[in-house]
Order: sequence, then C-alpha cells, then structure tokens
Amino acid sequence: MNGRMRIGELTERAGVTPRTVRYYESIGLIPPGEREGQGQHYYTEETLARLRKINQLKKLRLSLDEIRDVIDFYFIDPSGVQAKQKVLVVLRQHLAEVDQKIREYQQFRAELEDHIERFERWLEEKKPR
Amino acid sequence: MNGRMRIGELTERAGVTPRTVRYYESIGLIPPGEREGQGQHYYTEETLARLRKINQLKKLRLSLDEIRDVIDFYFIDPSGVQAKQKVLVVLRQHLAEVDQKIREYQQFRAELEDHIERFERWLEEKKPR
DNA sequence: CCCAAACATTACGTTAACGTTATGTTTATA
DNA sequence: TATAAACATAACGTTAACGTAATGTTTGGG
Repeated sequence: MNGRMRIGELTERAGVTPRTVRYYESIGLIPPGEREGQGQHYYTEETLARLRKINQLKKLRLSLDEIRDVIDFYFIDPSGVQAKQKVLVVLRQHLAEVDQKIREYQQFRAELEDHIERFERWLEEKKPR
Repeated sequence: MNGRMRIGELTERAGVTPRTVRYYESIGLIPPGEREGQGQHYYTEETLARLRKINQLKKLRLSLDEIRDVIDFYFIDPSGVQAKQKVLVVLRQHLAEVDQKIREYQQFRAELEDHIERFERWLEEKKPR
C-alpha cells in the first residue's frame, strides 16, 4: 500500500515475473522504475495498475504493440473536455474492434459446431444400435 | 492422374509449396517421396490426398501437432470411425476454448461500454449546452 | 550434346514475448 | 559484520510453420 516497492513486491502483486517487468520497460510499455544512484529500482502503485491493465488487455489477445497504442488513455487524467473526448474516440474505436473480434469468434464457433454435428451424424449412421 | 508425380505437380495440385512438402516430410506428417537412386522424389496420389486432408484440418485451426495425432487414422482405418472420433475430441476441445474466449471478450466489452458511458455522462454534465 | 526448368540440400531468417542460465551486486536482518 | 535473500545485467534459448537465399544436380526437349 506504500508508494515505494521493489520489483519483488511489484511482480508478486501483478502476477508477472521480473523478466516481464524489465521487458516491458525496455519496450516502453511501463515507465522505468526510479533508482537511487546505481542500485535497485523502485516502483509505484501506478505502475502496478498499469501492469494489471496490461494483463487485462493481454487476456483479450491484444498484442503488446496494440496495448502500447491504447494503454496511456487509461491513465492520463484529462483535465479538459478535449482530452476526454479524445479518450472517448479511442475507447469507441476499441469497442468496435472488440465487437468485430466477437463476431469473428462467433463465426468460427458456428463453423466448428457445424463440423462437429456432421461428424456426430456420420458416426450415428455408421453405428446405429 | 498418374500414380507418379514429381514435387512440382504434387504441390500445384495440393496448393502448397515444395518447402511445405519437405517440412511435412521432415516432421513425419507425410511419407517421404520415393526416389530412384539419388535423384528426384516421386509422390503418389495417396500423398496428395494426405496433403489435401491436412489442409482441411488446418482450416479447422488444428495445429500440425494435432493433425499428426489424427491424420493416420484417415488412411489406416477403412471405416474412418476411429479417426472421426479422435477429431471429434479435438474439435470439442477447440469449441470450449472458443466459447471461453467469447465470454472474455464480452466481459471486456461490457467494461469498455461502462467506461464509455461514464465519459459521456461526465461530458454531458460538464457541457450541457 | 546443350541448356533451361525443375529439383535437391543446407542453413539462416522471421515473429512475439518472454524463459533461463550465468555472474555479479545490493539490501535487510541477526 | 556476516550472510542469505533479493536484485541487476547480459545474452542465448524457445515455439510454429514455414520463407528465402545460395549453391549444386537432374531431367526433358531440341
């Protein structure tokens, strides 16, 4: 609950490994943990929240590239109306993409069911009893 | 229509590349084409049928590993019952996975809509005209 | 016999997202 | 102060399904 944690606490609470955190830092997905001089890195609650949001988006099969395109909009706190409207545009676009993916999966699901039914009917006819 | 074709005819009729044929040979998905001494390979109609069956299963999004688990039954078991039962198991498993993904996407869709609505309400209150 | 296609054989490349050593340093605690 | 646990860094490894040179050999037609 502190604002300063090391990588061990961060990764445990986020459910990722240190390797993942460092990889995300290297590709600019999360900000690098601050360090005092040359030693270890310290991370904030906001970075933890970012990691959790990244995990959410990963579950939706977004690539890290795609996540990088949208992640900031979840954490910028737009002071003005224009900023919020920009966020809205991105979120709506995101919604459209998710709807598209849902349609694609449902289409594939239908094809799968069709195939399964055909297999079942074939087996029924061949082996009545 | 002969029983002896070289790789060019095989790949053209199967709709794959020579690289694909050799890769499939290397992983034991199709039998290696016979050769006279040291020269070129000759393939049979059965290998062509195998390639076409592989393509069918790939359209069902089976991995080559999964295909290798079932492909032999199409050509060894004359009734095809065993093969179809095995394929059925794999297809049902895929169906369950797809259903799970659809649920995840719908959950995320709901969260997104919630987010969007909150933004819209904020903008309405702040800027009612 | 000649030559262009077709074929064969290596072997490195590609993409994404980290895992896994290997080795050395820092921190916290007794 | 000693030392174990935690941390840092570098670099090679992994998965899937082939693509893409690069180089050499075989085949069929004229």
